[in-house]
Amino acid sequence: MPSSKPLPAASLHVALALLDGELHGYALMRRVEELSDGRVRMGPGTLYGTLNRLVETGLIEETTARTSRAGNERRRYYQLTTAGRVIALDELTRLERLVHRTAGHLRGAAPA
Amino acid sequence: MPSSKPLPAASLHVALALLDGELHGYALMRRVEELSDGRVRMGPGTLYGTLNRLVETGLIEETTARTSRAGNERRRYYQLTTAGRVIALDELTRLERLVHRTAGHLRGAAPA
DNA sequence: GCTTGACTATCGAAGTTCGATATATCAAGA
DNA sequence: TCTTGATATATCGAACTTCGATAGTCAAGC
Repeated sequence: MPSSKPLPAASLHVALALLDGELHGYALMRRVEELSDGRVRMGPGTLYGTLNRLVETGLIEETTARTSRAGNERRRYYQLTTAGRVIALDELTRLERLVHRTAGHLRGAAPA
Repeated sequence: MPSSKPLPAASLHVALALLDGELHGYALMRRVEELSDGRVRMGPGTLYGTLNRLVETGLIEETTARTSRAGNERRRYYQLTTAGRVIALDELTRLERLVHRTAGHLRGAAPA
């Protein structure tokens, strides 16, 4: 059973953004913003601190196999590890349920 | 348009829990745990700090009209203010979209 | 050559969460 | 009766996370 304690907000957003595949830091910033309609904005401080933490805890890893690009590539790509994917999906499930249980308030009265 | 920056995790959970109506601190702890299938556990430190902050920022208020109970009531009840309700619903909408955009990964391949 | 946007990175301050600790009441059971 | 466990509120300091400013490199366009 996975389900330890919830990921901090920034880690959660990074993990969900990486479900679609590897991304580099800067793209991750934009992707997170996009996934949240511009509401969640991670500055570099949050982003790189979070990336380092996620690497240290084994939830993501830097992609070594750079699929392309000349050697001039400064970008660092990150992807979810197997463990990271499990946790990301677990968090997603938790969010889905939370929303499901409270979303009655978006239209209409309180649910039973 | 409301949509400022996202609420911190504990505040978000408290706000969502209060959408159903007023609750006192301890009940809030249990409700949050319940809404998250036991995954989000707020200790007293987080809970009371969060409640104070939410009162200070005007998102919740203590209910003065105690509907019942003898004078032996130690409980303090909190409810969302109008502003708090707006923000709670806004956050809920944000979460709903986030889930909607990423939930394809729960069953099946990556979405378009 | 100069500027602008993409890109990674770090630091310290500010803010948030956690866990331990404390106190008190009440109900149930030994 | 005495104890235990759940209810209930509250605070403190340490640990952790987030934020904003700052910095520097590179490529492209003007």
